[in-house]
Amino acid sequence: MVIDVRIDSRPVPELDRIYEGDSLSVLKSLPDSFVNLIFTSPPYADNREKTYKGIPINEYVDWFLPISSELQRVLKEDGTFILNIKERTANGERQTYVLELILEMKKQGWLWTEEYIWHKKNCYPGKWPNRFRDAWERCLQFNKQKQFRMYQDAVKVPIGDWSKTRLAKLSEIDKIRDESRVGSGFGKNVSNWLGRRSVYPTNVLHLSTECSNRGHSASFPLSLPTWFIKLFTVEKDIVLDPFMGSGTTALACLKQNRHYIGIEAMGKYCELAQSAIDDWKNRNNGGSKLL
Amino acid sequence: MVIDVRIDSRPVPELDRIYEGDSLSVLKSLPDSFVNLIFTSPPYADNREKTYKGIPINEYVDWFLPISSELQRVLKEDGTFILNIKERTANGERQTYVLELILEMKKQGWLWTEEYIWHKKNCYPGKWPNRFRDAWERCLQFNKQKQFRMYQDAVKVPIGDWSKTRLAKLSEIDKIRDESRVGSGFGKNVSNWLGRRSVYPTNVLHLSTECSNRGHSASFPLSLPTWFIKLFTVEKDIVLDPFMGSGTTALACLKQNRHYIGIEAMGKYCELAQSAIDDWKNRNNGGSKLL
DNA sequence: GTTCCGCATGAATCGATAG
DNA sequence: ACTATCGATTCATGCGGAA
Repeated sequence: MVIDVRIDSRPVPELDRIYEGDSLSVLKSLPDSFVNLIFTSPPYADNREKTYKGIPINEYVDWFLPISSELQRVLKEDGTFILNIKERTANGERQTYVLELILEMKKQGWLWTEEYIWHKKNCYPGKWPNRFRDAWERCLQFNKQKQFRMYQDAVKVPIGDWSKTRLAKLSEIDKIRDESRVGSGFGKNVSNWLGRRSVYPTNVLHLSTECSNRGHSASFPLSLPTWFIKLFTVEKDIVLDPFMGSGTTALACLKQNRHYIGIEAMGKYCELAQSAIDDWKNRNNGGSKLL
Repeated sequence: MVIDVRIDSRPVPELDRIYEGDSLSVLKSLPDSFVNLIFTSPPYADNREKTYKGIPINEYVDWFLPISSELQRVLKEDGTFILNIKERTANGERQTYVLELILEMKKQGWLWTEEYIWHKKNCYPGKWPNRFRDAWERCLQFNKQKQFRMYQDAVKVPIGDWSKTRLAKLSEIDKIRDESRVGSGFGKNVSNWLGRRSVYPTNVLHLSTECSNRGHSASFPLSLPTWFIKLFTVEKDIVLDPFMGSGTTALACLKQNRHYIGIEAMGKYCELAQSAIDDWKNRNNGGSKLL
């Protein structure tokens, strides 16, 4: 006989779904300790006012803390929370709300385990008299306890100088292309490196932003959540993104055979994400079966 | 007739010298507003209390603030302070003293202008169950005012390989099109790139750590201070490093024809730095003259 | 079915202008 | 004085359609 010993009475929600609504409200309906990984990129302060409601800089920390508190509750004890964020400039200075957020989240009981750097190889162009182009974002890792699950072998990379420079880029492309043909085996290039020794990566990720000319603009490339999903979960695990946006995290979960729960406030984005998900499903499982 | 209008009576010290002594004490002997650039990598916080490099973690901010206050005083109004630092892990967590330091230095009146990432391409090897190798450090830029000197052209980098193919043959549209009528308000004129050999860098620096076979281990490669020296000073300007260590900043100044002032507490390191400087001088100016 | 090549797009930021 | 909007600047990439 299996007994559910969770005191919390809130039921585990339907998986692989996007829930439309305010992030904090939806989070409060979720049960304790059932999510393996949280990956999200919340609306940045005072940004994208035309799509999301911009959070004023001086209110950002107070706005986020109730959410991070709920995230802490729903995350499993050995789970991980990855927060992709970068502070903008204002008045010629970098703003400090992210720093303050880290300090406040520690007071909530989070452990600030690591800070990964996402190096955006194709960052936004432009020239200013007092600064260069911003080519990196923070991926902050938070945990509930010192012992957490981590599957380092899942993200090993090929060794050698050639991989660091020229072929590092190709590898990402080949991985993505390989994922798109389900079970079709590895391509030529991929099998080339499989014969070689592989090493563990560092805490600096070199990924390009995607520039698809469709209507939806993903704020991060598919490979970003994919990397963390591989690193911190195994198949059938549950991944939560409380700010789903155009659904990139959900898509990464589908392709990696993980369960996802998405939350998104704007119906427009929910539909966009769902259609991207449906597209992928049709092209793969459903599509091939119909033929 | 030239009148020195500085109220401060402390004289400008002899340039191109390393001053042995406690950093705070030596700084207090320096006059106001005479340094163009401060570049330093202070001793990191550590739990080991015995070593010179061991400022206890919980005392680090209080230890540094009097120093940063003096640095603010000796820096010219349009000068820049670059602080190379990275927080250690302790007890499985990233420590927060660097974040706290930024917030406290802002209270002192510093502007936190930018955070550059030094990506260490060949970072220290190793493997741990709960984290990957740390391949980056912060280079925090602080200024006294929004207007500061910056010589961006001095650090331009070769244009990416994309230009070789992309610009090989321009279409008619490339020559004509100027404005993109998409909502982004971002236009381009590809023909602008014709003949362009170099572009401005980003705020991510890709530098390898040097593996010198001399006895001392520099905490950063020569190319790190060199990059910032080129960016924020011109020839004959004065660069200060209040934690000189093995003298890398001084060497960078010599090679770039800038004046340096170094401060170093340990006599052993002063000698090491001085001998490195003398070696270089002998190999270049002095050496060739002697022949 | 591959490879090649054109090209729209970007979590940007500053300074000027307008309200 | 202080805030909101707008134009100018600029680089590398993934994607889609052509060869």
